[in-house]
Amino acid sequence: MATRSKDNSVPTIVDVARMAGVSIKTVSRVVNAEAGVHEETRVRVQEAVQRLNYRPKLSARSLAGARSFLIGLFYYDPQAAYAGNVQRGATRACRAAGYHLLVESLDREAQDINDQVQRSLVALRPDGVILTPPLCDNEDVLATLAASNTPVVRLSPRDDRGVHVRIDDRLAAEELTRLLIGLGHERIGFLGGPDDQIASERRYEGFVAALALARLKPCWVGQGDFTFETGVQAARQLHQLAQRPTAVFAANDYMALGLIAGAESLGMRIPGDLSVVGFDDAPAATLVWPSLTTVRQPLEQMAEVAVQLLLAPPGQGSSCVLPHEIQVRASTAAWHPKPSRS
Amino acid sequence: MATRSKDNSVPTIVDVARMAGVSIKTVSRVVNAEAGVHEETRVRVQEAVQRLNYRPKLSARSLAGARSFLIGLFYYDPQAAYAGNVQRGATRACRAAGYHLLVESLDREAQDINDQVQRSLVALRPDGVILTPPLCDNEDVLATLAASNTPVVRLSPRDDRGVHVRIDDRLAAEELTRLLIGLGHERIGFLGGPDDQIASERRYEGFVAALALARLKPCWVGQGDFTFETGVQAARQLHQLAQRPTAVFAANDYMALGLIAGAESLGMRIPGDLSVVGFDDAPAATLVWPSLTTVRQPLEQMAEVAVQLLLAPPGQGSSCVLPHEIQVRASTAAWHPKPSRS
DNA sequence: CTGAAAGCGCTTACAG
DNA sequence: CTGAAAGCGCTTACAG
Repeated sequence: MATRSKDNSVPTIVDVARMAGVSIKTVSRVVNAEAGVHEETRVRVQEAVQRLNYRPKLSARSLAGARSFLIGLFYYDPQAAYAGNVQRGATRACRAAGYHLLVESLDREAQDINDQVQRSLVALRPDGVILTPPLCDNEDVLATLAASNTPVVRLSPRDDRGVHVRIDDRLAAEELTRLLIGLGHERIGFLGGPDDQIASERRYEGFVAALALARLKPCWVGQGDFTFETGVQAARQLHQLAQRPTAVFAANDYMALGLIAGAESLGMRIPGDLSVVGFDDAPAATLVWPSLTTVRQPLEQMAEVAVQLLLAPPGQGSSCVLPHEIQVRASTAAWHPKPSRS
Repeated sequence: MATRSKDNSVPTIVDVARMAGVSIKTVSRVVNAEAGVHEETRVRVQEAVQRLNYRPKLSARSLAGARSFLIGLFYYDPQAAYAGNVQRGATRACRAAGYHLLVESLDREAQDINDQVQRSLVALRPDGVILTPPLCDNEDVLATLAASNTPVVRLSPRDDRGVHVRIDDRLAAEELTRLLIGLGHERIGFLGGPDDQIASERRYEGFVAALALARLKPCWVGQGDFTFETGVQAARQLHQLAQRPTAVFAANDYMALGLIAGAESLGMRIPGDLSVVGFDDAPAATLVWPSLTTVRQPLEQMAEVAVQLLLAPPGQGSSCVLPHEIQVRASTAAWHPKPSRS
């Protein structure tokens, strides 16, 4: 009954060509949307493709041609808060372009990270690779990728070399700080991240800039390492201060959550005694009470853009700064609310 | 200087054969660890492989042979708490076996989930697919996979058909409940998940069984949908009870976290007034105060086992129940502690 | 606008 | 234990 050549196997380009009465080369042209095919012919081929439910086999395309139709997403930690969103956006963009996403979690502790990267590159020849922080700042990996001539897009990298997608951390921090100032806070502290994370530094710059505009200065500056635990420790430090800040800007959400947990366990009320803001909008930000006021990076969209930059004709793809979103939630409140004038 | 055939391109099997002075067939045998190669020959070939840093190209292997060296990991939500761990375990096992992991996030809302699956299957021909809940319970997807003859392993599926990897939910719930009983609780409630999640049902069975052994009965049973919000709602219900439970078993972590947040916002102290336990050990379980007592599934290991079952010779791979771990943390405390007898 | 031939880099089936 | 030949399903480069 079926018009397929042999038994019930998956149809190939030959089956389509036969059904449409053309050569396989013409089928190839239609499938790849190349110009210069007579309209009638194109339609006839497309019908055959439909009827047979034909889909070109990736391994054959990739062996014969210059493209693998594979995009690699490499990172250290698939558990990181951003991983899920990035993956979802990348998958969507890949699907739209007829590509597939290859995910490689690298073992951060392993000595042979570069080897792992190289192995993937040689075996799979992805047409492009997306790198997330902090992997995107690993010089060895960057060099390996460059040596193999694989296009790379970095997400929120430390520096501005090459093609990358990011938000404006400095500006976002400025806005978030202005939010606190607008709530009436004047004694505002900052809990920074590790020295080698430029994001933390940029956020600090924005923080200080916003304060300066209001003729304010940081009333306390602590340093953590982006973990929940260092947030808890910071709460203890704050608790011992003679003059405590009324609000604290933590450079990421995990530290902000630790700060909240630590402060509450020491008897401080959030946001009554202390307003807290974070950065990243981690999933946990809405799984706690009070929920965390923070900044959301449009990670899904960033990943989509990354794929598009990778697939754009060479030279077309430049870097991209995407807009962030301030998420105002329950961990911030007004300080010394003034009566309205009316 | 280099012994490579032409220019600086990536070495192929031909280059290795030439250098080792054998046929490409012999190189193939060595690379695939087939038996029946003279020891000397094998060594010679291996040296050539090393020297050239040769790695077989996946697309060629997969076009010529019966294997694609690709394992697919399919799911709806890459943001789900388990996703990161599963991915990490699967990647590790794939790497160890010379395979690569292909990740497909399916759009849950889309009408064409099956189409998405089919597209991946036809284009990439993975040698096996891992399905996580709730995708692993989608009958359409299961049928598509079966029709294409792709081996499947399901992680924590609803029913026991086919090959799967799980923990013993019932037993874990029993142990967790015994923990509460051991702390002196006698009025213990249960907050269940959606009706169609068999995991919730199994956990309830274990809960009831443990109570029965202690001649106790559930003092309250609520129903949520596994989200934070329904946990918050449950807290309100509890708060209005004339006789409140002193401990609640929530069928997953998100509801437990909502319960904690809701209860605290209503003035109850956790664990002083109410002990709370969850299930899953979501990342957020340790990002709150009090941190959540819960059950950990060895997700990473489960995913590793899943890959191994997929790659095992047909017939070899049966299903597997892995041991869970009770994580005792700060959301549980003794009730009416009795003085020790000594 | 269309097609015949060669070839991508491997594995399969067969022969010795 | 080893190898020569054919072929997987496409794309490339070329011809008309």
